[in-house]
Amino acid sequence: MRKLDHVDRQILQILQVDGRIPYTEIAHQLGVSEGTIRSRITRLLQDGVFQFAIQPDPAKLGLKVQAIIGLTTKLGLQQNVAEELSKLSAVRFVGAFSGKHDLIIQACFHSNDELITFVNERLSQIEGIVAADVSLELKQYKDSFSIVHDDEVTLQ
Amino acid sequence: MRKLDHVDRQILQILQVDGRIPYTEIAHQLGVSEGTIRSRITRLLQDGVFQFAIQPDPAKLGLKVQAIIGLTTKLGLQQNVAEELSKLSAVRFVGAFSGKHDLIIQACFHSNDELITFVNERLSQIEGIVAADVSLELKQYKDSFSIVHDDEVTLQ
DNA sequence: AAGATTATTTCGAATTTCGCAAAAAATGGA
DNA sequence: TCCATTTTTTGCGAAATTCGAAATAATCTT
Repeated sequence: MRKLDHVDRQILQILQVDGRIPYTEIAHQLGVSEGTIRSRITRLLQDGVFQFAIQPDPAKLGLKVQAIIGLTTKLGLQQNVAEELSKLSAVRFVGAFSGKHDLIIQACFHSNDELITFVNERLSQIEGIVAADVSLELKQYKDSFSIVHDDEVTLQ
Repeated sequence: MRKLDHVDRQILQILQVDGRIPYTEIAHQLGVSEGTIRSRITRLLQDGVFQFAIQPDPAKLGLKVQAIIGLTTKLGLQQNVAEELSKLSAVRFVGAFSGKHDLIIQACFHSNDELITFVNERLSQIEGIVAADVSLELKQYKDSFSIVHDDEVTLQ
């Protein structure tokens, strides 16, 4: 039962802005030694609190078509469907939900054609999908992992 | 009109796995010099193809409740609503969509209580929201920015 | 093919990261 | 409160990485 303290959160906030800022620079900003930053980050990584990543711009990669698709699945096959979908590289997000749809996924495509093909050929091949409700993204306003707040929290 | 070539894509693929891997290591893996990796990355950053970031685990930060909320907005107020929602730190994703809902958002909360409060107090205060259709996330199967494929693409 | 432009390599210097031991701080009984 | 134990931080020198800039190579244009 370890807690994230203020220093941990500050480190995460700084890294959210630039995931490759030197530890020495973080240390300077927070007024502690580089070693402290290093050991904190090592621990946060070990605890799985975060990972170093990159955030690509899908449009710049040619993935100009994004969609959120709500799926209805056959009872008992939901997990299978979710796992199959997770394997697809076009699919960026897969979750099981309460509400109108059993599964909701988010996926990126090069074109509308590719989206249609995905729905007609890929989804139809997965056993257990009863219905797919496609919402086409017209404009993106926000898409961020910047979810580190300042309140303290206990790790499970 | 610049293209992402195979080297660019390989760099992105490597960085997707570990956003803090040394340039020398990438260079070694790809069989080019460190300087090339450096200049490629500098250009990719300048072109906005990607950013260095971290991917926090919401649950580890105490954000155990996630939801996708489909919103119906009053005609003409959609953009305003989207911008207001984007300001909220609990909100991670905001997009305008074709389909059943005008806007779809994704948000993280510490508790169900916080979610309810968000819907009842935060959303109701934003002018132009006609209806909110909340789907509570029961299980997350995939959530990734790993969307770099291998095909070449022209930058706009 | 020559010249101009752009990209890559090379390499020494500056900076950062790493490993580790000592110091300091925090924790926990008695 | 005092002392023992554990955890965290600090302070280095060594190793590795990044940076800047010039030299080389590749590409493009005419």
